[in-house]
Amino acid sequence: MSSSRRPSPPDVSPAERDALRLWVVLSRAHAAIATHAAADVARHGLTLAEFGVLEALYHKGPMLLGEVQRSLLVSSGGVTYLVDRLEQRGLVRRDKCAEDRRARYAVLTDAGTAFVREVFPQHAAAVAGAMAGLSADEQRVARSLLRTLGTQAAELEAEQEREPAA
Amino acid sequence: MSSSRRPSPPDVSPAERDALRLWVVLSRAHAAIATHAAADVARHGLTLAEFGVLEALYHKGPMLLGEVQRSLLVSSGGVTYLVDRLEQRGLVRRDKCAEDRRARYAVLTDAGTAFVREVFPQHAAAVAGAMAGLSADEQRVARSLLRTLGTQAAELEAEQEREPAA
DNA sequence: GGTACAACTCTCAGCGCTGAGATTCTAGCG
DNA sequence: CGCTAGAATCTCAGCGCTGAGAGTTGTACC
Repeated sequence: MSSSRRPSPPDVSPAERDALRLWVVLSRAHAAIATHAAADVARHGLTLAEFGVLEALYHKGPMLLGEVQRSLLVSSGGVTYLVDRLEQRGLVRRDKCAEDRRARYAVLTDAGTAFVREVFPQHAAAVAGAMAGLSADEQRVARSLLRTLGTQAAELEAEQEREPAA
Repeated sequence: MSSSRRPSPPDVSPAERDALRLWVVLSRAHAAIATHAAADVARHGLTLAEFGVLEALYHKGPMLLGEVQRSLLVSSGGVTYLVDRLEQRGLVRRDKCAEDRRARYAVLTDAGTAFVREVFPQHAAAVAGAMAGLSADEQRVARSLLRTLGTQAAELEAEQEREPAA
């Protein structure tokens, strides 16, 4: 029973300590950029997820709702919610899918396309501004590292789903 | 009025395009790691934010609620909510602050200290496992880049708050 | 063809958190 | 000393999203 204010550190290896620090730094960087990006799209009354739907549809054309779901990493209920909101604003429309009557396409309306065309460059500039702390080369390195980090972690996820209990 | 399925890309510079790609990759990496970390603490019925409070108190000792708030980047209502929950579980206690009767300390109870001591190493291992896609050297580089990215972006935020209208 | 199973979407209760306002207290100034 | 500005916390309405379950349609195997 030590009465010291600072408790003795539990057994955590230096490598684990480093991983935890990276996790903190990754979280803070993500939060900082997300705040910027969210503030930018909020000027148009949109959330980041809503804007993500528009962006995806703009770049990939009409998508099944399930594709949008996997592309944005949201839940099934989430896609319904997001597309509902964008539909109410007249930016997106739901179209029937001829090959599969369970599925539906999300499609940008003309107004939606015009909206993205106008807003996307501003958003790109806002994100680039938030990233300006790193040089172009540093951004390239960061992108490469984060890509492998993300895909490896996601793969680990998939493995653990295949064998839930050890 | 091109009728092409793929709309012509709006005017976005290559640098901005790269920044956007980095933003996507950063988001996905964060989401993947967060999923892992959240699943780990969920085994003990905790959220990541709740665990963050415990971790902060464990490493820094008693903290004013405002310090916890700034440390975890949550809202004022968020701290109240988080500390309420941890207090209900008997892991944290609120102590009066002698110097300032408006403020209150959040303090780990004995049970809370014991809990962190037991769970923290497991959590460190889980996070390290999620980071295993990068070598130790790569993690160091990533940490350095993300640190400057995060602090620079946060500083930009602070500047814009000082002069809200241009 | 029928039957079981899986895929796609939607519904809805509820969680975690935000942010504006209320409350309580401190600090500084005349 | 009284007063005002502002800080620390709490309250509470409400937002964005999750995830389990329902409804519907496609698929594969008897």
